[in-house]
Amino acid sequence: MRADAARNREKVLVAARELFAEQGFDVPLDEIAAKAGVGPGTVYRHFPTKQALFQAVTEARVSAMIASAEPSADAGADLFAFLGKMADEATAKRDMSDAIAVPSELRDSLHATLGGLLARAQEAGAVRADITTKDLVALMKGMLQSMHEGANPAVLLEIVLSGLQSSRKP
Amino acid sequence: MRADAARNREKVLVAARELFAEQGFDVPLDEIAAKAGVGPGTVYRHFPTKQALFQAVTEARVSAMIASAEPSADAGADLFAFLGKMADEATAKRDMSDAIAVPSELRDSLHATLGGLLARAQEAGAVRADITTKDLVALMKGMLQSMHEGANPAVLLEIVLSGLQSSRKP
DNA sequence: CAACATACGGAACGCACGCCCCGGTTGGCA
DNA sequence: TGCCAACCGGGGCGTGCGTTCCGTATGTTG
Repeated sequence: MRADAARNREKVLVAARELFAEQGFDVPLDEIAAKAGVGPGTVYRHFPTKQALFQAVTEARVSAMIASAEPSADAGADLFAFLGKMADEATAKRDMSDAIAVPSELRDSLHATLGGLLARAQEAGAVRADITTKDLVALMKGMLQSMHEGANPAVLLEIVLSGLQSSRKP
Repeated sequence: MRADAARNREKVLVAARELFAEQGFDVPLDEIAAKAGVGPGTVYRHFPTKQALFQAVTEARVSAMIASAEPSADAGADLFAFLGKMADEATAKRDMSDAIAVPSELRDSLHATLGGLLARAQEAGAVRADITTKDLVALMKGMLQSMHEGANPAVLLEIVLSGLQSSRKP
């Protein structure tokens, strides 16, 4: 690979990282190219599609988060800690809310991780048994998106966490 | 108003009602026109903008729902019943999930109604005091959208309702 | 330094959608 | 019945975006 090519690839990644974090996946690709100081064509020589660029940007953080989901003695706490981490990330950077939604292998891994944590927490009796992985993913997707619309992230998270645990009071 | 004009207006409303219910606000306006058997121009002679058409379609149901929110002795039950009604509507018709999001006077009334119910429920001690109207609206927006992505609506609603009531178990 | 592959920029394409315009048509009133 | 205003259809405009193409510039190699 030519030296300027590697340099440009890095510039694109830096710009994409910042803009995806600020505005989420919906940021126009031309804007990323402009911020990187290159043409749109250059972006496409390094990343075949916008989603590939998005995945390249989010890969490190999401993978780290998935790796951090190691089972402990308290399966319920494991799940809640993971959801809390997701909420924290999503509060700070808008791209985390999209990482759970934009189609990619990364997203599938994330869903699988959530499913595993959920299953263990349910076996341990820490979470209602009638919740499916789809339910949890949908719930998180909605919650993460809501965090960028003026709602209080901490309160939202608490509501979801407590809702996962108990059934409704009579 | 000419007779054919009134007839076409009605055809547009019928088509819009069905398509908005099926696909939500994002359905292309040309598709609505095609289903109604008229041209796009005809739609715009009766409704100045797509949002106006959406509002005309959802007006009746949303207004009825708002009107049904009369305070009883149990402020908590009032709020929960209202949220349940919203969830039911959103489960059956996709446009209800958008009515809470698409800018319109109707949406503002809906938000105001939610705020009122929330405040009363909080005074009665039936709902955590640290939740704002924005939080509730964001939560509902996320939940309603999630209902069209394969999640179990009833479970989602129960999670939210129980989350609104109690703080997290220690 | 020359020559060539590699990479660049940005104009252009294709598509989708909201919205508008205009030549033709139709309904209602005198 | 004839005329005029109201209305119709649908082609077209403007916009925004992802993606591609190509003439030009640049880094690398012998």
